[in-house]
Amino acid sequence: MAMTNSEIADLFNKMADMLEIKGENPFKVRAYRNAARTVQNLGKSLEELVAEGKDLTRLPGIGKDLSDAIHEIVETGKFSKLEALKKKLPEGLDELLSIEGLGPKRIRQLYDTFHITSMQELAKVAESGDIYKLKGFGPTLVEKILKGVRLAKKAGHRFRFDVAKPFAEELRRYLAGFDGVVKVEVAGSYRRRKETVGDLDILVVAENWDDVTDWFVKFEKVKEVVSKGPTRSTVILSNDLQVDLRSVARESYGSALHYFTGSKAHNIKIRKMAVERGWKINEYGIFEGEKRLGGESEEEIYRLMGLCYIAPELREDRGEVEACMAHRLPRLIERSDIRGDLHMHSKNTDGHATIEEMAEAAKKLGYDYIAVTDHSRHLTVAKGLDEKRLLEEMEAIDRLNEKLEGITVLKGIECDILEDGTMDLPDHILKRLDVVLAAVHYKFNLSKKEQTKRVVKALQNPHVDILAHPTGRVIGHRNPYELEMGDIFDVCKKEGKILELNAQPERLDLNDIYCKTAKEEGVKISIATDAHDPMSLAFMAYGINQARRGWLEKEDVINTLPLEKLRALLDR
DNA sequence: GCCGTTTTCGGCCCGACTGTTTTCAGTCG
Repeated sequence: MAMTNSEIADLFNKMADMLEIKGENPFKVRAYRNAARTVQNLGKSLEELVAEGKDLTRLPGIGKDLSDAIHEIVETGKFSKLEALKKKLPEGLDELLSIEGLGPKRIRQLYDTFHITSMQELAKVAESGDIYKLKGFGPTLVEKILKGVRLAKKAGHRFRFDVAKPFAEELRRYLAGFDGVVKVEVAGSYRRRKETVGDLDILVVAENWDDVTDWFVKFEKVKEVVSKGPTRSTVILSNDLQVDLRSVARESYGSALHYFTGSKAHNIKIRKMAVERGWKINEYGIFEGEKRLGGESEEEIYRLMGLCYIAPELREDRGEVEACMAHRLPRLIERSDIRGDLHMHSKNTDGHATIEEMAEAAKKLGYDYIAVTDHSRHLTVAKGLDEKRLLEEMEAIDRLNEKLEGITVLKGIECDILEDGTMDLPDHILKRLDVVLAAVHYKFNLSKKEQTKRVVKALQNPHVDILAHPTGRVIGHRNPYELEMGDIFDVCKKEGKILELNAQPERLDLNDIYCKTAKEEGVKISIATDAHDPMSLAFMAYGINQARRGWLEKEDVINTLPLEKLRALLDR
């Protein structure tokens, strides 16, 4: 049975949950969680690493035992230590951990006393009042637990970055405009530009916290005020997005910002380094004993630690601290590096604007070129182009280019990869285009072997330049199709093919981890919007966010090149 | 369960808040 890295990480996290409820050594629990994180952050599948006979104990947080466990999981699909544990403690207990106010100790109490193993059983005992027999369970806690059970369905729901963004920006303006507010910043995963955010963490420096928090809870989109305290207030917005507002002292602003930006793993890394020096870092500052060394700005914290400033997008403990110490931190790509957009559609298929309108809009963004890449015939729902219509479009683009000034339209196609890996349009026409994207749009559920073979074959076609939205995932809606990414990187490297980072906020495909792997493997990226109207050309910003999280620099991305160099690159 | 320029044992990030207690355990971020 094939196991993906995510599934293996899930098993380790589940193991950690169960061990925690069992009351095991908390550091053992942490070891499993660390291992889960390592596995999740890996750019290559463990299945492949095992097949290649790689020494897994070289991976951070993986020792002899966990290496053996990974081998077992990959080879048999089973994790015997977890199976054994499930015999002692029923499965389902770990689910209860998702309820706010319930941790391992209380779950254990509930299980030992009432044999509770599910949300329903928990609700029953709570409603009957029997739950009060347990030490430490009072009315407020029980109310919270009941609420948690009701919310459990929604638990774990994360908001796409683009969905959270307007709320974050509006709140930032709303608070910044209030008298007495000195500084406002949205921290957390939002600041790290993660593709989804769980909630918004907003920090304020203000002279009059009480007034600020009064103003905060009056924000028009607040649906519910969860708490309102002397340092922190929490509200739920109309779309169920939770927002925490925290009061920060001016001298602690940097350390608080660093702390609340995270990630947790990055923070732990930095704190450990501080401990090695006999220092301590917390959200109030950086200290040597009682003596305060600093904390007013993030730059100061990094400087005191002997590090350069690390951009929030990199703070995931994926090697950024080590890279910084080796002076090999990337100079991350910026929106202003982008010279063109190589994936978009026109009215001729499923777009909503003419090619000329798209070109004019791109010109306003400061681009030198775009590629119009309408769909090919197989995608009938999108009115995909057959050979004849594509030739017409190509001629129309030639005529348009004679008229346009300051921008060039490249002739392209987003050509379907058929089930057998051949292209939806014949070579003789693909050959005449400036840029050919290959894309999977159906048969998502082939086996990993078949799907990989299909895509590899498409990439071996000499006329194909770029693999569009390489994994096919749609955030919160559709999982990536089964693909051995190691093979995809290999063929791209060998054939000089390019992987797209599709900037649609619900795609962001490649993801950050694969972007980083691509860079390490020497595979180039095209950041492209897949825009279907002029407005959507602005999605480039989301692509840039993801690219930065994937450590990409200007040199790694082909659409930072001037037109002539891009043409030379594509004209193999 | 991992890790090691103090390396095979003994550490492992840090503090606040909450609800419950009467000095603190558990949970959370």
